[in-house]
Amino acid sequence: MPRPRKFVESDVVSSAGEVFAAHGLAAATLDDLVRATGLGKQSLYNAFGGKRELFLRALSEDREEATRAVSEALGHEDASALEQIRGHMLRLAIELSSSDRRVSLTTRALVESTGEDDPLSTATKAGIEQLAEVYAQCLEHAREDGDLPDDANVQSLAVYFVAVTRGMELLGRAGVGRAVLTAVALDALRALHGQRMEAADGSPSLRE
Amino acid sequence: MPRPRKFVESDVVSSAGEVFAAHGLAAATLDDLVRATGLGKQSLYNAFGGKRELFLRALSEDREEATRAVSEALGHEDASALEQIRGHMLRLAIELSSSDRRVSLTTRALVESTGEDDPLSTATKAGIEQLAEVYAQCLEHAREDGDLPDDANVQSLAVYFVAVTRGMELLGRAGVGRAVLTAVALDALRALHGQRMEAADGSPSLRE
DNA sequence: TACGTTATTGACCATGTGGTCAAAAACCTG
DNA sequence: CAGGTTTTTGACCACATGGTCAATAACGTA
Repeated sequence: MPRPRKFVESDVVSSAGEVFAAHGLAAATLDDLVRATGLGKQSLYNAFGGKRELFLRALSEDREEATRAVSEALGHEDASALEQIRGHMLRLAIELSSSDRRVSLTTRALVESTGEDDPLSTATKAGIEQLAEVYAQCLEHAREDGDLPDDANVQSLAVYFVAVTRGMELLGRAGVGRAVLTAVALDALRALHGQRMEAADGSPSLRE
Repeated sequence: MPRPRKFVESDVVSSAGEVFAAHGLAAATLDDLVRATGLGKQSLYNAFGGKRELFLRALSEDREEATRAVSEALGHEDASALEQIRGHMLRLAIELSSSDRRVSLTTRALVESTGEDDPLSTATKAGIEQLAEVYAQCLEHAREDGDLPDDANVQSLAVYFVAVTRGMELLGRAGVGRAVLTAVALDALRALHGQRMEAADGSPSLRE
């Protein structure tokens, strides 16, 4: 018997995500969100709870989507794991050198989070771990294929790839062009080929 | 004959930089700056012109300082260029995994800039190029030393290092610990070696 | 010591913000 | 068609913000 909603929640979150990606959490005004999503302030409010909550939702969706995308890009069976990661990086280089002003919500959350216990921070941390896990799986396959040294530290390499891709994102935003970014991606991939150096102290693991 | 200023401009810029590094441009309130710098709003205003201008000043100083620091770290004559870059990266890993909530002003400017022609954006671009140039010089030395393949693309490798360090910065902020970040730094360095060189030495300056 | 110049101070302001409220509208069921 | 429930709407608000103003203080000079 209640009046049904006129909107689809995921659409709203997605539109909001666009706004946040373009402006950031703080700089995105509630009015921007209202305009982008099409529904009124109050509707937004009682459906999500506020700007921050909405951002968290968008962040969560963005993270899922990103993970899925990478996972998919690395999951094809028609090429070796190593080739896939290579293709993935090269594609990313092109994508990130495009001129739109988007910044991934994860990066935004990271930068705009106010403290270690900020929900933004914890969500981001989780996202990074999740992403690293995807890379790790692919790298593990590569190792099993013999394309990586047996003693390669798949975990740290996975985190390394997260770092590199974040850095490339920033560089892309700074206006570094497609050619350079592609070269950077290729440089980054060369880290896979060498012999494993001695491990740093302790056994690196993402959670600490 | 005019009344002299009671403050030193560079001190003010430096204090302001602290605030900006901790909160960002948008989130740093004028009041924060007043509190941190010690002088009044109006003094701030007619000495610098406004929050944005002050940020630009701080950004510029930060960039200079960062470039100088890296340049210095890479400029010692008592070790090979390759060893220096290695030490630099390892030190950076430790520094960036510290728990303070600082984010380099360059990254902040990058993320908070609103458009391609935003002063923030252009200043940042310049800063990145400058930093890359420092890396490039060091890498060139390494190449001359025979520690890098003759056909190594020093320019793109330099940009690669900028990307990696930015990524490490973000990861550090995300709470990735010292051990993992150090491992990432070592992974990153392997891009230099390709499959030819393995390091024979231990890892210097792991703790400092 | 008085003057001119500039720095400083603290009150002040317009504006845009995230968030709230109460009334009206829309829907499903009975 | 009526009742109950929830959404929608648009006006409203308290407040913090960046920025400004006019008065005052401090200094070097003549």
